[in-house]
Amino acid sequence: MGRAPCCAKVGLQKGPWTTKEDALLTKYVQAHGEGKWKSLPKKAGLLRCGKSCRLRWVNYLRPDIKRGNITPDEDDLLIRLHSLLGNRWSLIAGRLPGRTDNEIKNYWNTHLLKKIQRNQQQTCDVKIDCDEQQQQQSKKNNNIKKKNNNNKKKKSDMKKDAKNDNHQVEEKIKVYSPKPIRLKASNLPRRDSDNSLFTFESNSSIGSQEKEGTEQHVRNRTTCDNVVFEVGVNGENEFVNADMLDIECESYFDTCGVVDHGKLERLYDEYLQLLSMEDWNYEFDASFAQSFFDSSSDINI
DNA sequence: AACGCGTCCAACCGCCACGTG
DNA sequence: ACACGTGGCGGTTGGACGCGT
Repeated sequence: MGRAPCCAKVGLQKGPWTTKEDALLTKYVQAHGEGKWKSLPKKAGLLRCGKSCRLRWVNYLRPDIKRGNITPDEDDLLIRLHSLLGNRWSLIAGRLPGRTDNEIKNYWNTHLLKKIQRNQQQTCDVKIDCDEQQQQQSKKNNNIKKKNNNNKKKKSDMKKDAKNDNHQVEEKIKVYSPKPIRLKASNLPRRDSDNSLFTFESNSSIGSQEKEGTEQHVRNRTTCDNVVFEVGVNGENEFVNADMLDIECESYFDTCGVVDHGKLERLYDEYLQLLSMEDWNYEFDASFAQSFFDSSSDINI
């Protein structure tokens, strides 16, 4: 027994959409708005699955979709966002105004993946050359050392060296790699089409807030269950939900809800290391972390 | 012109999270 | 607490298209 289909498929149209179907769908959505996809086909006079209608609208018919090739700027941003977010195409698409998750996903799979693989191959080739040179040099050095320090080195010193080596391994940069998680769209800030600041409704926020109508402009805000960073990007600020950064929010608070500044400082250091990685040239306002500390010290629980 | 092959991308599929009763 | 319906997401597919032979 297979899984029940999402909708009755008998008699439903499949495959490419016709201009007539597009017109019907567009007309209906413009008149009644998005949503209720299940009942939409019937009401709009379409012989399509609701899912199919939604997909067609979201990926093709929506008026705010940007047509044309991905620009070099978008290309660059896409690579950086992917390095931070992984295959969370909807999140990435939310940062690229007018682009859909499907488009981003396709572009990544057909263009950028190959580009990156090529670059990695080149880097790998260069690295292999370097490694060979280093090995040769290392052999030379070892031979010289052997001659100079023949049997001079004590066992205790060797143990000490080994310990130092281990310590160096321990001190390797630790970077949070993205893991696939599902996020509530309503919790995430989304860049408006006019590139204005993000706003979004905050749930159960604790601390000082300034309400402006039904929306709240979130700034330097920290709560137990919803941590939001203000991040400066390309001269403007945007808000990054801690979930997006895979930060376990709760772990930065002790059982009494008091901020653990030691952990926060480590987080800050790790984040700066991530940002200072060679291939990360994002213009980044480091003050966000400081503002995070400032605001977190104001928390009253 | 015909064919084979590779690439691209719109559309589909199945899974999962969330809301609701 | 549970079942069910719905929307949203990411992975995959397959047809259209371009290019080389």
